[in-house]
Amino acid sequence: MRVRFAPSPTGTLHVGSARTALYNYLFARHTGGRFVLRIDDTDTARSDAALESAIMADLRWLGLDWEEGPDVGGPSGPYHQKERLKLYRGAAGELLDSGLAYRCFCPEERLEKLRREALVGGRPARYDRRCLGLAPDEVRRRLAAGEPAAIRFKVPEGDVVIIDLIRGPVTIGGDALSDPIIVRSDGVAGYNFATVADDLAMGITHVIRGDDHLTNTARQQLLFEALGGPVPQFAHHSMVLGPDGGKLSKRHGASAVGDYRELGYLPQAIVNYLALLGWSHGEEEVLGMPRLIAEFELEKLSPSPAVFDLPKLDWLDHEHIMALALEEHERRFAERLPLGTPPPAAAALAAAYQSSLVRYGAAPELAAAVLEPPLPPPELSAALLPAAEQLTRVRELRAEAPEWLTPAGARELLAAYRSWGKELGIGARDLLMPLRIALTGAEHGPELPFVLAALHRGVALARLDLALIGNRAGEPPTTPGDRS
RNA sequence: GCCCCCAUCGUCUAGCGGCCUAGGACACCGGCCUUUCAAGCCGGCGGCACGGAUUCGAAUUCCGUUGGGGGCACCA
Repeated sequence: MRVRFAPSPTGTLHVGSARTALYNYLFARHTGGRFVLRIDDTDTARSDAALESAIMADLRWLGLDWEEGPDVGGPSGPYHQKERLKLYRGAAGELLDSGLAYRCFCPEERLEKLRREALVGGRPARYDRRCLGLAPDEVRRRLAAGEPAAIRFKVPEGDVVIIDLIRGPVTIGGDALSDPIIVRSDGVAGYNFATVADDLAMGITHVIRGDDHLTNTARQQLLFEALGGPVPQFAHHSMVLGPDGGKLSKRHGASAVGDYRELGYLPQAIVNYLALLGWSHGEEEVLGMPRLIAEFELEKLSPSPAVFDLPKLDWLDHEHIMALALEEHERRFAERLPLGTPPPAAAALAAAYQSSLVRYGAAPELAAAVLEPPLPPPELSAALLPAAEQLTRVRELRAEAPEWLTPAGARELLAAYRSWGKELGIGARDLLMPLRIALTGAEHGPELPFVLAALHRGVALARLDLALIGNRAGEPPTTPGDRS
């Protein structure tokens, strides 16, 4: 089994394309076949080397690696189409010689006009084959005169039946297929032809791509046959749609793999989500790459389009975060925090949020709420008024403890504080809520042990003092004090 | 306009003629847990697009309608 993913470096890696790459990858891994990366850069004007490396970086980031490709080489290279132009010219020459292809001198304006007329007349838009009947002599003469000419494939009569592994036989009416241009007038092969010549030369056995290629596949199947090669097996998966039901694109917001990386999603979550989008799985949904490989089958892919649902991606990301080893989670959390965040603080906050974090992109905001909290609003400061005794006690405890507390140490401190409060008959809420407000300026936030562990002793004491000052004055504090 | 593909809860899906009073997951709503918010746990709401046909029996097969998507380039 040999499959390929063939992006054109004219844009970044879209999640829809990433899904195609993933399905090819999973198929190769599941069957023990080979995954080939080929760069379809015959559109020389729009292709960009920087985009090409960005695409490869995104694929690797997702964990999709290839046995053969432009950077790793392989027996079927080169893996850039622009380095394979000679192959295409040779193949086109063969088709020309055998009468399966012909030169076309029609200027684009004429083709454009033809298209418009067909549309208005309610007919399928197809080339009228004006140049098919040109006498060989005339073709030679015009060529010799330097007139630009493209090469068209002469589509044979009759319907084309594609045997699709996902949707069964698909019949494309022959009269819907226009003679495709296989070599442009600038001498560079077009997509449909280069793809077929390469798939043949590279021994591709299964072509897995989006169903937007279905009509291309009809042409390409004919081309495979014309070139005398084996026709690969085809599988056309469905498209990814945006929330509004249209093809997912930039206008829906984040649609590139890189967007999601920057937003702080885990690659394994994206892979998991993309795999699930449009394929039938068992009751289990949180799956890592090994499971996906083990359970992937082309036949299980759904033929119907799937809407990209961000909340479900969020949930999967959350699941994969919880599955991470603590050290890795801490590392990922900490690297999102501002430079200079004290390591004990970063560790405590990471620990605080491993069970509830949705994506790492949220880390800075969550950390800031503890490390650089807002001043409590007047009504919360007022809530501290009756709590002077508690705040004084917890200040004493904190002052006696080390500069940095571990979450476990903080838990012990709080246990001591709570048993003190219990003896005085103070309820848990009256004990802990004033402390939370004094420390974070808010009623909501992570569990208190982590808050205490995230704050240096000096900072914690300063905040408690501030609360006590405001308390004594019966008013919100006027001096902000040390809030670092 | 022409051609192709698709059609089960809001979303992703299970279902491949009787096991379906249609199952699961996300989202949503409620409860529990809890110093708080989350998370977690438990429960609830919610769907076979419509019309014919085949059959003892249809979510499942066939036809049509409607709806959605895609393609119709000297882009890929």
